Amino acid sequence: METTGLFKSSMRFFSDQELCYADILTPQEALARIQVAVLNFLRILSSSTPAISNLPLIDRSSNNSRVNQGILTDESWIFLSHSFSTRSLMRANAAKAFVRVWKLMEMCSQILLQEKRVTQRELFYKLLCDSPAYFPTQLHVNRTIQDVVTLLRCSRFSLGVMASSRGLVAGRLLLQEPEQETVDCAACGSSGYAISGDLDLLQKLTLKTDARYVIVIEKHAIFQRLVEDRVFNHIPSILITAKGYPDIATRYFLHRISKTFPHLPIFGLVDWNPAGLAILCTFKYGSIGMGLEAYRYACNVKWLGMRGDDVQLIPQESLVSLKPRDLQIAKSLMSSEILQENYREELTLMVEGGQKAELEALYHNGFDYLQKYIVKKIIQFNYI
DNA sequence: GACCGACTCATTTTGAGCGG
DNA sequence: CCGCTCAAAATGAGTCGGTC
Repeated sequence: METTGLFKSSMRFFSDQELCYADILTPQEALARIQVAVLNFLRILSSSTPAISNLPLIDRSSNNSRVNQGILTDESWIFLSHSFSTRSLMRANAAKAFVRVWKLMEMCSQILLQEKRVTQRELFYKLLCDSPAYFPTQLHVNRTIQDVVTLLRCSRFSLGVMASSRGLVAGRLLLQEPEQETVDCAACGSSGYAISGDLDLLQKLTLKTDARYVIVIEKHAIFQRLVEDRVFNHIPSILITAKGYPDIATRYFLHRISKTFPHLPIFGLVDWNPAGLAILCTFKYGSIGMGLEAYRYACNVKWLGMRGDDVQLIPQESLVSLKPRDLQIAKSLMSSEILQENYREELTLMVEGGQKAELEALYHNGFDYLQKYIVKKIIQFNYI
């Protein structure tokens, strides 16, 4: 039907026509889209040849993913093109997914009518109680939400669904919610300031900073260490952690910072293992699974550490050999065409050495070593 | 038999709760 | 107090079964 093979073999730069995206809507607009979907469905009643129509969704598999490589900038991101996959009531296999989409839309319309917001977790419990046969696990709910997002072409947040966020921020940043007191992220203790899952609220925040860098940290423990040491007083910076793979809210927040202060470089501090690089890439390029929402939040993160050169800084015994799972992630990263060349080289180095290391290994040189390490790397422009 | 989609399972991070 | 399990947010690979 579509010449995806041809498309793939000759990479093109994106244009707006190819890019599928999710709109940010008001509750009323989102409701209207659901109603349009229902009306389309009900057209079978007046049809002379009644048949239940399929739901056209944007394909979220890797086949339909495209990589944008900026011509003028060095930014890249992943986005989805217009290939369709369908949820049909006619095929036995897909019937449940078809019903799930409608059940979820019903739930969403109720939420939107009341102008409320729920977390994915709440939605799961509600749906589990209403129709356990269709939503046995949280995963079913999450997938169906993404289905509805691609069907209605609106963001998850527009549907009234929040993600409970795990992200934290600290450092030289002043946040002000409308009609609220200003929050100073340098003064909120070692735990930092929790990034809200309410994207609407994040969008309304007024941001002020005198920082010169943004540092994204993979692990909470490292984040705490740096905040406790008041690193942002020595290095004027904003510290952000997502505690592992970043959720949407944290990515959105980072994206807002990078758009508000485009001159600030963003540095990533991750473990020296394939999963660390994967986390960095999720910040940098977005992910396919999040489909239409992912590209919106990509930002140009530079890889500060740990990298191959840093292995000599840590004791030999803190190196651990790569497990099969690590090699699997490495292979997957390698096969991605988006991975830039110097990242590829680092990854090759990691696989050939067969060993990985955690950021905590730098503590062996003293607890304040991590700070010196970061300063040294930044002033030497030692990042890629 | 090939291919595609749905589902299951594995892995990362952290924190909470429970029992020995 | 330590380890275990579960929960929550992610991502990806493998398998099974139906359709062409």
